[in-house]
Amino acid sequence: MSQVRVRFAPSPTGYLHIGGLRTALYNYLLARQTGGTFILRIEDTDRTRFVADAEDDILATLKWAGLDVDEGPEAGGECGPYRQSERSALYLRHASELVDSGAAYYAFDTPEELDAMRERLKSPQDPSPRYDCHTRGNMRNSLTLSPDDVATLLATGTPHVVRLLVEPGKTISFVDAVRDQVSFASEVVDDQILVKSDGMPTYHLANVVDDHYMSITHVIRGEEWLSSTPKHILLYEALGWTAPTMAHLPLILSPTGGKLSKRAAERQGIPVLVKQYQDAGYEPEALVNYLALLGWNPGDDREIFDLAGLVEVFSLERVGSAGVQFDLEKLAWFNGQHLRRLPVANLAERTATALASTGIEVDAAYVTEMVGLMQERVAFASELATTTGYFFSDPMSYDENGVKKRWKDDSAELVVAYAATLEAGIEDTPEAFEQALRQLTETREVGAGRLIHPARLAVSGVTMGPGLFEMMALLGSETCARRLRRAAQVLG
RNA sequence: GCCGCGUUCGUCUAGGGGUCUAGGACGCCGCCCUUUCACGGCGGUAACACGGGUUCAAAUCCCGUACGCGGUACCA
Repeated sequence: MSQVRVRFAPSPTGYLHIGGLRTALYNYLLARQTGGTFILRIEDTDRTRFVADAEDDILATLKWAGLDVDEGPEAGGECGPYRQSERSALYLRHASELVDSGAAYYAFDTPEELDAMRERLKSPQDPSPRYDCHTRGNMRNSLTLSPDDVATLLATGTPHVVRLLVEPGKTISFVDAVRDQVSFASEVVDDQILVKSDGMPTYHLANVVDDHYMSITHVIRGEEWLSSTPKHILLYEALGWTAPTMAHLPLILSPTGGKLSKRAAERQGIPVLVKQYQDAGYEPEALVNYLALLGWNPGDDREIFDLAGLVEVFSLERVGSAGVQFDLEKLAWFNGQHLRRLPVANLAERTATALASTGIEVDAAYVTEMVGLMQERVAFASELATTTGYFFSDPMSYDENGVKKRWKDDSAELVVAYAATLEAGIEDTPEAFEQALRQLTETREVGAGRLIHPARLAVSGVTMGPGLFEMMALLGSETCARRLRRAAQVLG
């Protein structure tokens, strides 16, 4: 089985966040590049944190981003089921196998007893004592209890967990595809709980078992898992399986370098859920492109990629190992870049829908023309509908700073004269509007800018927008003349 | 505290002993185009965390320190 098989394995404890999407993306890229398989596995072993619609959000978000899943709860596949809650029997079978072989043991300590142990052993040198080779001898488990006692406890249904037996004196090392060799002393690895007292496996057991049965070749996940990888390695060894290649991605940090927690991010105005980016009108291509470059680079100066382009050049070797700060401004730039590459029809349709929802009914062809003029001037598609009111109704006010800067003593008179020219009859083409304006300013022996700026202000109410003459041609001479006269009246 | 992983312009990064007076991108500033908006083009700003070592030569290798992040749960 040399086929690459990778998985994205989120737990449905909340909506998909950008870190998760990036992890999914890197997995996807490796799969597509190698002709391998991209698997989605739902790790829902924690019933206390389960969020009902999280799985739907994950599925929908992956689709939105264009990451097609080959095998998963929705896509199906030969290694299913793809929800861990539906695979309990498998985990339990291997848990007892581990106990039988001596690689794991039963522990009967109650949460209170655990707390008491930690409280008792706590010291400045060791603020958080672990359940490990140093402490297990004083606890209630199948290592310290007699076989008869253990059998009785088990038979009477006493709550218990299964723990991994970690022997001291060993060095556990593995080669990480992005960090090279990483080693841990087994003394600092605790006797990880494998099966909880509710009978559910923990992440560690379920993950290893599933990765094995799903023939996963590369585990690509966030760096937060690096420290638990020795436990996983131990499990693979105890189960007699070969561990897949590990690749731990650098974490995405907030713009100030701290962790990108939901709360911290909100304080800094950084959305962390992909859904929020969707709602804010980011292009999926832009988010994907930006996330791909966050911790990875192609090795040359190229930055703009679509999914297919990323698939071609991606490589695990070029993934960095230092945490990366999230930068909304650069994302915005990517958004503008991708926006410009979109077909006008696509944007026009979306803009028409957005306009309609605000009660502005307009001709599709007109919107298409407008979008054509605006497409390369905005960074977000939403601006096409929110900053273009003057295409649909006369401006109600005039930008204050613009007036201060551009509206001179002779502006009103010039603007009225221009209006008169338009009223005399003019072809609705940019060239005609431009010619008329230049002729007028030449006659008056003033610079064209003397009229261009006031005219823009009069026609749109703002100083920003498409080329003046293109805009006027689309608006039509009648509308323009009316607006010019009105501005002259209002601004004097 | 302990363990792990990191550390090149403000940010994302290239670079992996000499080609580094450290390259690209975002942002910012200026200029050009346009006597208009923007796109675009051009230019500028700005970095090898610190200290030791190895070497003829270190951003690059080694050690230490500092700092950051992660882990240290019957969460994932």
